[in-house]
Amino acid sequence: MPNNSATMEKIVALCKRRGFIFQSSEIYGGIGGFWDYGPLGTELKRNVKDAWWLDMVRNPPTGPDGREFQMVGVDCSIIMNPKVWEASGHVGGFSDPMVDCRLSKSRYRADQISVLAEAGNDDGQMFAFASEDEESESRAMKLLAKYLKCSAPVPSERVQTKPLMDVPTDQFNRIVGPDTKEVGTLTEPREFNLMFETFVGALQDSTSKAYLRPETAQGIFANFKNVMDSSRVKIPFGIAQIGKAFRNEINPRNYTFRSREFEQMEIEFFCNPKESRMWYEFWRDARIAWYESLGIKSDNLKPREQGEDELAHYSDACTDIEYLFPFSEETQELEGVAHRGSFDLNAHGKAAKGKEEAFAVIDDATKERYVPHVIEPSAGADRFTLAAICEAYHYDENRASPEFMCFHPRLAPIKAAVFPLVAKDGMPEIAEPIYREIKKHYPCQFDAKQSIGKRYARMDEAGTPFCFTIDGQSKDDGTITVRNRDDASQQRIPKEGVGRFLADQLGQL
RNA sequence: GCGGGUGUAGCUCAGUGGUAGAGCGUCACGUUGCCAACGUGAAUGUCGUGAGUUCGAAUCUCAUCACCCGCUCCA
Repeated sequence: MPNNSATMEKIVALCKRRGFIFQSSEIYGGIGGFWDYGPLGTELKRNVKDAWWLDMVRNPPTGPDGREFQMVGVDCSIIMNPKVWEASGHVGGFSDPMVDCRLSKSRYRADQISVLAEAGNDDGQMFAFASEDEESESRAMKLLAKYLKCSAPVPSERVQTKPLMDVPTDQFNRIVGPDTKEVGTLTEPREFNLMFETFVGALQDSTSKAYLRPETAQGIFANFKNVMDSSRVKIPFGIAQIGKAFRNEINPRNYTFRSREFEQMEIEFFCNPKESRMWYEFWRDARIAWYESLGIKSDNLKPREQGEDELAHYSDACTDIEYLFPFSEETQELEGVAHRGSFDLNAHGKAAKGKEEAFAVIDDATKERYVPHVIEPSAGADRFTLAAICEAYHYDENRASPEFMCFHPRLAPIKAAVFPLVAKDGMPEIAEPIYREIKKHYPCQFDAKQSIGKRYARMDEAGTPFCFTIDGQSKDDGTITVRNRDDASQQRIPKEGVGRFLADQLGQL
């Protein structure tokens, strides 16, 4: 399919029509950045998470040195002690007040803007400029000189300079913005922290303020010692978690891609610093291979190693695993595999225990003492679910059912359907026991209503890989047909062979 | 956050001031012989929401919400 917004609109319509994804609170006009999964979408996303948990935690890939390693899971609370977010850097670093200019459409950090004004004049105009920018300051000086009807620079004794943050907001209507010539274009400073705030307990004051977690990772770090002490794990090992996280995005967009409430599938893998590069490359490659194993074609999947200028301050290396969604010309991040060094354990060691090395471990063999390095493959469950939907969407106008969803069998919400060709001549009686047997093991549907073509078409839109049809021949020789979703081809198999057929075709679920 | 666009049935949309519509889908009954068949019938609408103008508003005005596009942002 062409990669464009028209394709995306078709996908969105199909998801609504067939019950994959609904807008949250739709009957009340919706709410931006929040989405619900319908019956098919819920099965799909559950399959995504189950596949991840099985392949990464219960049966992880073999390590780079050919040895197996341990993976264990945790399920942490969404609301944590606010000190967690101070230690992690989420509170301090990202609450900068910003001002917008209504005229120039520019946005400035309020603490990086100063104003020039005439000394002693409490009613005159003030001229804003970027504090560290001489050009901007001289521009403001010229405007002040013009305002005072004298030549620039204005004598220093007639000028007062002060930070924008020291100007009361009710006087902002006297300020000329850094890129304008008019007064009153700057908004009052506004906080842009992306964390959702709430209050714990009945009193809503500063001491009860808490945050909905903006990532699941910190719950893992906070429990690092608990897991070490209770689980007999030895480095190298990983702790995994699937759970909701919340970011109060300024501008949610692109369907479910940037939601304010979303689910993460995160691993924090702890290893010896000397081996951390090896493990980083191992997880990067393992995670790419995982997406490919679930049917994401490699030309839509683009790993992108971040440049040094792009890396967060805590990260030694990071690869974004990106996918080419129909809503964008550029690939978008599904997962980040980050080499975080010992940043997180050091930060929590220092904040919670008073010293950076509080979470150091001792290597049994070498007696070496070190704070483990962390490799973090952090995947978005909703993002991959959306990628799986986009990847599955096919349109072929030559088919009776032009739209069909080619989900990988492991991800398909419904694995099989059982249809009597027509609802008479004993066909339903043969079909029903087959259906009852299949549904013990696989999500399966039975349908005897309406024409066979319409039933196939419905299953095509749901992405069901196989349809078993009982026809007139079934009564005579005990065979039924299997219809393949992807090419609409059919073959006959003995009706007793249905379970074996599905086991062979679907493999490990 | 800024600018532009769109909002009418489950989906796609028509409806420019005077009775709320179509196609597809859904459901029921009949029929059925492998790809959204056919016949008959049925259900489904806060016309995104709230104000205003008007004798009368899906239609005009304002506000607001949601979505799409382009910027901005994205620890």
